[in-house]
Amino acid sequence: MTQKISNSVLKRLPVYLSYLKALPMDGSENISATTIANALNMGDVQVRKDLAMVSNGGRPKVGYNRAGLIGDIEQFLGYDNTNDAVLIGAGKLGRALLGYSGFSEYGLNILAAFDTREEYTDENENGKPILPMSRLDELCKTRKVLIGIITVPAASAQAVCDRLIANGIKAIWNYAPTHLDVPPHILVQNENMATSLAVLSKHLSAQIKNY
Amino acid sequence: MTQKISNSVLKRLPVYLSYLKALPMDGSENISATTIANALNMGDVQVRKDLAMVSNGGRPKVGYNRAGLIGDIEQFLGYDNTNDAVLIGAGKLGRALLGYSGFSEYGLNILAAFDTREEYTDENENGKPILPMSRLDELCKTRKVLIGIITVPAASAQAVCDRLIANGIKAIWNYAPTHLDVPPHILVQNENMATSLAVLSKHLSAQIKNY
DNA sequence: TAGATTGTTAATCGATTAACAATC
DNA sequence: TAGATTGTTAATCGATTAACAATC
Repeated sequence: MTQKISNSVLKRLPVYLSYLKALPMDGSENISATTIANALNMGDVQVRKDLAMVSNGGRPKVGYNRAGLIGDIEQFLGYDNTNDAVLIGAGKLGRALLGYSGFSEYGLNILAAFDTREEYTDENENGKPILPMSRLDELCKTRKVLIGIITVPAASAQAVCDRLIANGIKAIWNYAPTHLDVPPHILVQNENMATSLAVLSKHLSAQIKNY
Repeated sequence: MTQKISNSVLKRLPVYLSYLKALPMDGSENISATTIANALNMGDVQVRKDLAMVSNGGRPKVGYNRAGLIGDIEQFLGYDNTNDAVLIGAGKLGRALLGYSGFSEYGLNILAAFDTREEYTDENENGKPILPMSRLDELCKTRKVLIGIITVPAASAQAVCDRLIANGIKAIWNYAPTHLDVPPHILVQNENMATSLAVLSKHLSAQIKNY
């Protein structure tokens, strides 16, 4: 029986991972949940509980083996087996994502970007091609791509989304500021700038009012 | 007595807002919580409760006045009074954000970008200047900037963060994949790609296993 | 041993959902 | 009026935190 894992735990795991990776190599081989918690301003019990989900435990008084823990989290998150993805919309944001080399570290491999604008296609960004939309179906099918990243304007996002699903895409990472309608088994992860901005500006105005 | 508002409500408000704004102008003047809920795949009670936080209510059988609701949400989120921001790190991602014209719609105004690399400065992106780091302190102070956006590599993020705080920044939007240590009253909003990617790839691998 | 640390069980907290009365 | 819709109160659900026993 596999543990059901909550989204909140899932979001914290990459945070632990990047902290563990950033640790100096020459430090101790082991690290305690308490140390991690203090460094990241979290509760130690929470860290321990989260880690219990992915690793088979640390040793009392000693803590967790750092290298082992990194491996456990990476394996759990599936960062070891690379996922191929396509990106639709080679505007500024699309190109930024396409050129971002850090994704491979997270097991994501963007095969190519697609754009309707002919003048954009034919170019390359960090060795990744920008192709015309006409070639999308072919690539999705031959490479059995499962992840689609949408960076087109809101108005065309739904059409792009539908086409991706028709091509067998199972998970969509949506950067367009709009709601996408999808069938039940398709996962949509919205990356909405407005959402984070709302949190930011609200807290800010509340804070300022206190002075 | 102002209602204390939870982060989850705060994150849903921009979603309602963009849905309401996208509605055809020639449609009805009013809209019900049920309609909104169905369109966005949410519970109608939740929508009603959220809206109760920001507006002074709709009318039974009729619903909410659409234009009024848009105004209420925008005012609540503070989208009407623009917040000035500075952006540090004019790499690909930094430039993408700088060039993104949609921020003004959310009440955010990026005054300028800053970068240590001389060859990047002196340029303009959509009318926004890219300046050398030496001019950061001056701008922050003369314009009383409160928001800082960090798009530098992880290694230099903390140093940049400290310098922003020294210059009076109260809220930080962090795109660097690292944890930032800040004093109590500073708000950090992390925009971590790894986090969303973790949710995405985990659900994906769980789904695939079911076939 | 003593003390740091783990992992588990129970209590708390907060958010979502269900039920229902009020209203136009 | 009847029915759609609002808004509120109570119940449920899930996640976080607190307390504590187990272990090295």
